[in-house]
Amino acid sequence: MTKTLYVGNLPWSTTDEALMEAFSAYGGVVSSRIITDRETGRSRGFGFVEVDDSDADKMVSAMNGTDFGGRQIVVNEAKPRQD
DNA sequence: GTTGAGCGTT
Repeated sequence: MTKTLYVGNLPWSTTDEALMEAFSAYGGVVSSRIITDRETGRSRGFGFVEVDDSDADKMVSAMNGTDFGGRQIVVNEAKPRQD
């Protein structure tokens, strides 16, 4: 099973692979994605990381508030977009 | 060449 993590306060230049690398250090990352503006294509400054269910809680407490690209990121369990 | 609270597409 997997859980989706919300990651906010990211630098504009953050990529999805950068997120995956950062989070994979504390658990198994299934996939990661930076949310980009649909119209402009630019980063919105936040993204989502799908991680293993058993590691999700650790990765949140381990990555939340930590420095990432010069900014302290916000990590939280994402709201279920669809059941 | 910008911006900074907030939860994403097939």
